[in-house]
Amino acid sequence: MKSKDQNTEQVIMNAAVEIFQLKGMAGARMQEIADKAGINKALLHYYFRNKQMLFEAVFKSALGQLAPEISKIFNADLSIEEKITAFVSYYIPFVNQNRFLPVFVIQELNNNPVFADQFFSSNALPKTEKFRNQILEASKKGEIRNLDPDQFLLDLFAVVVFPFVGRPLMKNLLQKDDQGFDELIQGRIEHLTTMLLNSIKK
Amino acid sequence: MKSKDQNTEQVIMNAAVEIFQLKGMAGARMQEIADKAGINKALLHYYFRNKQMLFEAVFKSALGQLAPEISKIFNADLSIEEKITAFVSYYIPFVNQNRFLPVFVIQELNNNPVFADQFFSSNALPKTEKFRNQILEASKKGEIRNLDPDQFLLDLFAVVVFPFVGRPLMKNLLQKDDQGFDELIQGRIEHLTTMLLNSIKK
DNA sequence: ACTTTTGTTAACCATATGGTTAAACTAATT
DNA sequence: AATTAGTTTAACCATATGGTTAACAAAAGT
Repeated sequence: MKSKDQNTEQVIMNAAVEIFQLKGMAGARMQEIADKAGINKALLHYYFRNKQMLFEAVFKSALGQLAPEISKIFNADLSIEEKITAFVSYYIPFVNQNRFLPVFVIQELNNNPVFADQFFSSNALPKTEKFRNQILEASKKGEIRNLDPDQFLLDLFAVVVFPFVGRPLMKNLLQKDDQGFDELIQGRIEHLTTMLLNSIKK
Repeated sequence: MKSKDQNTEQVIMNAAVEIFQLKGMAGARMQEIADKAGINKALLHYYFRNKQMLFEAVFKSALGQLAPEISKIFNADLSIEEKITAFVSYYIPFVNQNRFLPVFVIQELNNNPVFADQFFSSNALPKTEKFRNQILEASKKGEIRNLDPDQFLLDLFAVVVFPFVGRPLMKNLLQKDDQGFDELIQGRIEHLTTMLLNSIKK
C-alpha cells in the first residue's frame, strides 16, 4: 500500500521539524509545513491528526536526539574530568549542527508549562543522579574544590547551551558577524574544557 | 483629555508585557491583552496602531530595563573582579524578579531575525568593549589566567541567564520542585562569584 | 454655551487558519 | 478484472484573529 518514493511520514516530519524549530508551535502554520513537505494540507491531518500531535511528535524526536548520548556520558564509568570533556566535546558540535534545537526546546518548554509537565512525566530526559553523586563524593574526599553538584550542572549546561540560545544577543554584544561568532563557537570546546576543569580544581 | 484613574497607555503596556512574555509575539492574542487591560480591543489599536508596534514597544521597554545597568557596570571604573561581582549581584535578583524577561528576549530575537537586526541597529544594547579590553590587558600582563575575553563574556552571561531560560529543563534534570529550584537560584550569587573569580585566577 | 479634540466602545469586516469531507488515485489481493 | 485498503487531493467549513468604522462620551479650548 506504500506508493511514494520516500516515506511520506518522514517527509512530513522533516518539514515540520524545520518549521517548528524556526517559528515555534504558535508561529508555525500547517499550510507552510505542508508546502515545505510538498503535499496537501489534508495529508498532514491524515498522518498526524492535528497540530498538537504533529508538534509533539516533532518535539519528542528533537529531544530524543539530545537525551540518550548525554545519559550515556553521565552514567558511564569515567572520571569527572573525563565526563566533562566528553560532554563538551559531544554536545557543542552536535548542537552546532542542529542550531535551532535548544531554542526550540527551551521555548516550548517555557511557553507550554502544561505540556512540559506532561512531557517530563514520560521520562524522556537523561538521569544526572550518578554524575552528581560522583561530584559530591569527590568534593567530600577533597579531590576537587568544595562544590554543589546542582550548581555545577547548571553551569555546565549553561556554558554549553547558552551560546546557541543567546546567539543573536551575544553576537551583537560582542560585535561579531556570523562568521566571527562561528569562529568563537569553534574555539569553545577547548576554552570550555580548560575553564571547566580549572573551575573545579582545588 | 485624560479621564481614567490611571494612564491607559501604561495599563495597556503592563497587560501586554505580561501576555507577550508569557506567550511570545506569535502566541499572544490582542483580545487577551485587551481583556487583561480591562479595555476594548479597539483601544489597543488606538494607542498602538497594530500588534507589531505594540510588541516593539513592549520589547524595547523590556530590554530597556536590562541594558542600562549592565552598561554602567561594564564601563565603570572598577577592577575585573569587582565588575564580575557587581554584574552577578545585580543581574540575578533582577532577573529573578522578572523571570520571563530573558526567555522573551531570546525567543523573539531568535524567531524574528529581521526585527532583531533592525532592533540592534538602534543601539539599545550595552557596550562591552571596555570590559573586554580590560580583560585582555590583565591577561597580557599576567594578572589573570590567559583568557579570550569574548569566551569569558559568553560564559558570564551564560551562567547568569541560563538558569532562568532553561528553568523547566534544569528543574527536571536536577529533580527539583519549584521551591527547590528557587533555593538553587538563591545560592547562585555566592556560587557564581566564587566560581567565576576562581576561573580567571592564575 | 458650544465647538473641538481626545478617549472609549460595540459592531463589524476580511482574511488566516486549523480542521473536515468526499471523491479520486494507487497498488497490492482475490 | 474486480475488490479492497491505503494514500492523496481539491474544495469546503467554522472559527479565530487582527484590524476598522461609526457613533458616543468626556475634557479642553474658545
